[in-house]
Amino acid sequence: MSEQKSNPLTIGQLAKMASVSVETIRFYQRKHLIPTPPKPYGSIRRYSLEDVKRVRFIKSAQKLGFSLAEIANLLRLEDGTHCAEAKAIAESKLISIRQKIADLKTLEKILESYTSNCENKTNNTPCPIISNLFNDPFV
Amino acid sequence: MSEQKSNPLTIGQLAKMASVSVETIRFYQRKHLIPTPPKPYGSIRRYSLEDVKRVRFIKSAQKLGFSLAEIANLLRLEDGTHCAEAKAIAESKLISIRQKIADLKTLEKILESYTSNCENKTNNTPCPIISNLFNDPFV
DNA sequence: CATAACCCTGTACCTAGGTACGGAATCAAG
DNA sequence: CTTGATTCCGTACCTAGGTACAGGGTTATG
Repeated sequence: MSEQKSNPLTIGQLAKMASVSVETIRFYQRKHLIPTPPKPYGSIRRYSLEDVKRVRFIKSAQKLGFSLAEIANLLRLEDGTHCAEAKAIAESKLISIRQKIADLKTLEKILESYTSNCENKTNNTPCPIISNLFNDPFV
Repeated sequence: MSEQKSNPLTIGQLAKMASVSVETIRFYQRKHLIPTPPKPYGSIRRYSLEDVKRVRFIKSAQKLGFSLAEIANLLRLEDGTHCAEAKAIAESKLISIRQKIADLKTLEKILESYTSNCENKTNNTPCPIISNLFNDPFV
């Protein structure tokens, strides 16, 4: 009969508060990204506001480009006492983000040059985009 | 007994010349990205140098960020007479590339600010990266 | 107490872009 | 003619990040 004030939420309420689906909660449990609270005999599992924060953490980190595997590593640092490790993870992510930006800029330049050749194209010459790709200048 | 000069290659030679695996050739055939030449009775399929160019085209376009579905559309324009359509496909890809660059730059700024807060962190304060993510400033 | 709404567990399915494999047929070399 | 390498065909498997059931049990509402 003692009140369980610390774990008041059903999985549906947790999902709604964290703006994900119930299935996503269960998926994260299977991946050990969030704990699976004990199930009282003949009853259902209950969740806390800490769990809501944890799911939101996952969604925030995903928006920053972290994979679930990387997020699992960050969550192991949850107590905040391993700042150097967290920083190392964030900085390697920063490096890969910068690399992606550079790669995309290269692609942008190539595509720009292909499409601009369409302008000075005269009638009955082949399409520069297609012929550039077929003639394979950057493999 | 007429010579089949136009289709001299086995699938293994095609794969090697296009720098992909035999399995990848078959996968592209299943996806109708490249044709499956007829199989002479009791013999094996033969491929041409045109097929090599076509596979290389696919690989080049992939490096430019096109999906196989988009590449299938480009390949339908292979004769080079549909320049306007090819240009439209390339330009919409250019727009999505620019959007990705912008998104990544936003992430870069956020991550930079998180990691730089680690510098001015005093002992026994929680890690700014973790606490920023837990406190969810950009959901 | 009836009934709807929700929860639990396990499993299957989805996209994208392939990779891997088993068993039979064919080809190339000696 | 034998042996080893390729080819063929169908099917299964892989990663990532979920989504979608089916067939139960539980809970909340009137």
